[in-house]
Amino acid sequence: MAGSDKNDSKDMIARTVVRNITDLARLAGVSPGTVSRALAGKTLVNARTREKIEALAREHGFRPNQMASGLRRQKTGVIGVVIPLGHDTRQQISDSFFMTLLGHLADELTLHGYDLMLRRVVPDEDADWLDRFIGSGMIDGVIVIGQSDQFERIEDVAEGYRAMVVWGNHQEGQRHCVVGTDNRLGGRLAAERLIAAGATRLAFLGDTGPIEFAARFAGAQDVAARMGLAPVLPLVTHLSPDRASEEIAGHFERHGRGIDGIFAATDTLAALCLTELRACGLRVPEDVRIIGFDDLPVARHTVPPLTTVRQDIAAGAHSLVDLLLRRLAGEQTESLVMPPELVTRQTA
Amino acid sequence: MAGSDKNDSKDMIARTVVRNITDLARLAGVSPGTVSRALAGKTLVNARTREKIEALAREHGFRPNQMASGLRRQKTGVIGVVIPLGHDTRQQISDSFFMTLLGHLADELTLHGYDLMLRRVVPDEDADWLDRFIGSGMIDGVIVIGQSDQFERIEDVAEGYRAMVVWGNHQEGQRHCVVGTDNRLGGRLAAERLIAAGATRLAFLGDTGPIEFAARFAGAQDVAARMGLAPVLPLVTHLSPDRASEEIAGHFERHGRGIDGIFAATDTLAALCLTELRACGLRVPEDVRIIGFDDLPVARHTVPPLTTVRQDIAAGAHSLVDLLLRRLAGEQTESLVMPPELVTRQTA
DNA sequence: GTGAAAGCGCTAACAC
DNA sequence: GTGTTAGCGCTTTCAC
Repeated sequence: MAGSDKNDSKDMIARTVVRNITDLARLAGVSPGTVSRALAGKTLVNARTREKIEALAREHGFRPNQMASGLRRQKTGVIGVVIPLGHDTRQQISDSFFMTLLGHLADELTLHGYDLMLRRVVPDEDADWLDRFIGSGMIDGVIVIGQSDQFERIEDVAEGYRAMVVWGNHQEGQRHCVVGTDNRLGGRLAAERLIAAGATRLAFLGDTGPIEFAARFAGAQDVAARMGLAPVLPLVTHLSPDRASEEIAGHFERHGRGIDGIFAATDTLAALCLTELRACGLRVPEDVRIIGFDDLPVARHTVPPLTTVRQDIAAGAHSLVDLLLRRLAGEQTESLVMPPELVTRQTA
Repeated sequence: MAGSDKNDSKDMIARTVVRNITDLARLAGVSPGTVSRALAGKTLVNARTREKIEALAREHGFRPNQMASGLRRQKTGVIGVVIPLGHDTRQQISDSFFMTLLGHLADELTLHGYDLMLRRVVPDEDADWLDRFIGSGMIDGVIVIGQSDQFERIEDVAEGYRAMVVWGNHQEGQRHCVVGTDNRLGGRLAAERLIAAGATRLAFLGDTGPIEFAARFAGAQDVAARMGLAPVLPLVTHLSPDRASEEIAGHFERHGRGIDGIFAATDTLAALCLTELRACGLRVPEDVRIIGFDDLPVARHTVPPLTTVRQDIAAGAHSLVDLLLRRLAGEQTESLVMPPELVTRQTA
């Protein structure tokens, strides 16, 4: 319809394909700047002009290129989420905990108009993982899920880069802004509950390497010492279900009868443990008490239902995003340590 | 150290901060083009020049801006992964299935040098979800996880956009390239197993709306009809654990004794169902047989362990990425329908 | 093997 | 309220 004669005839054919703001501007008979303003929803555009431009954009399914826009505005509208995998390379991302957190993060970020770029990294193979991500120019900020064994590296980066928030454990006097549960307190709650349920010989099931887990273990140890019990026995396992099951079985063979209270580093491990315990003919909670950590959905559906220490993952995700956005806005922010909560079900 | 006198004195202070390729070029005493070539690993650079540039880049922690590079090269190195949420808005991303798939996708994409941009969308609120993502200019291709109730929209888009692969159900003659399990066959396997285990009055637990689930239901229906049994009774629930539990309880109140074989749309639902069944005092598998779908980790840890229909999620992720990359390379690709596998444990 | 120069598509001064 | 213009940081011909 709008076929005018102002255009060069060689343009006639290509005219319907709108590749950029300039094409659209030509169609609308305005300048690229105006199209940009109209599509960005700025006020400084005549209502009729805007309508016309919007109609044209819709008609041609045109959307401004985010890369170009990002380059020009020096912001991308993307937040990076990075999951460092420690020694226990595989599988961790399948862990229900990470995934639940990620789901909530996706929601929160979307709510604020940000996209989420996900990266799994293996720090052992790529010492530069964090700088690389930050320096890529693809993200406006980064959320690190779990400190793994990278506390120091994160500290280093935090010194020169403000747009970062970390899910993990809080250390006295640390530089990086962290959101997480008070793991040590959680460990105390767990041990106290095991003892209250009649246990006297405690064990900690899981990897004590990651700092979060080390804190949980330490918390349990606090209580054992205070109560005059033997030290909590660390039963080291990997985190992936396949290897963990075997390892748990091995531990029971060696220490089986010497343990009557198990604090598992995560619910996943606790659930596995429950299965192994049953296989050994041990009754829960009569012979052995067991308590998990996280309060994942699985905890409600083990048999018997799992007593556990709850972390509020949704609240954590909310806070991570909230703090990050504030930092993006230039605010100074404190770390947030959330209280864990004992959820008493039937295993302890 | 390297303080030379060739530079304008006004540059002396700012010299150490390297913001872009041009800064680095100045430091190295070469042109921006050469730096670009060196850092991109092209062959056409003198070895010594390259080393010098790389050393300088390392020293200053410089990395080329991906947005600028992407804009210029018209490719981003990012693959979009989008999860359309149907009516059952909340929670689905927390579902272990999606999350497992996502984990594998992240691995596969990383392996091929791509980043992953994750987006959850609610098609009901944003009819334009797919075009918007594709048109954003931020991604080189898109993987859609689950067709939800958006089969038609995906078909429409597939007509004009090649760089898309979808996880879901395959329909005769469809246009979009899909990877998924033969859901109907899976449904048949499930029903056959329930019947072989002694069930005669079958029910399907879950939402029959999503096309994948509808196919599973249809498969079960096929078998019921063939065997001359009453039609499979659909027990409709939401997918989120919280609501599902209640709904399941409600169904049992109404139909409790009239059902002796349950095919649950997912393992998650099956696990919930098991708990409810126990609460009702029904024995599994003596009174009621039950079978799930997916073979998620949870299936091994329910009590009794869950019989289920296995989908190979890792293989699926691998194929999704493989097919997408081929399409990116201009290849024509067929859909891939993978065979489900019955995993017999103790609930049927 | 390297430099110069022209953009990728967009936005934000700055004019008018 | 709108047009013009100068880049954002990079890659890639095209010369030499």
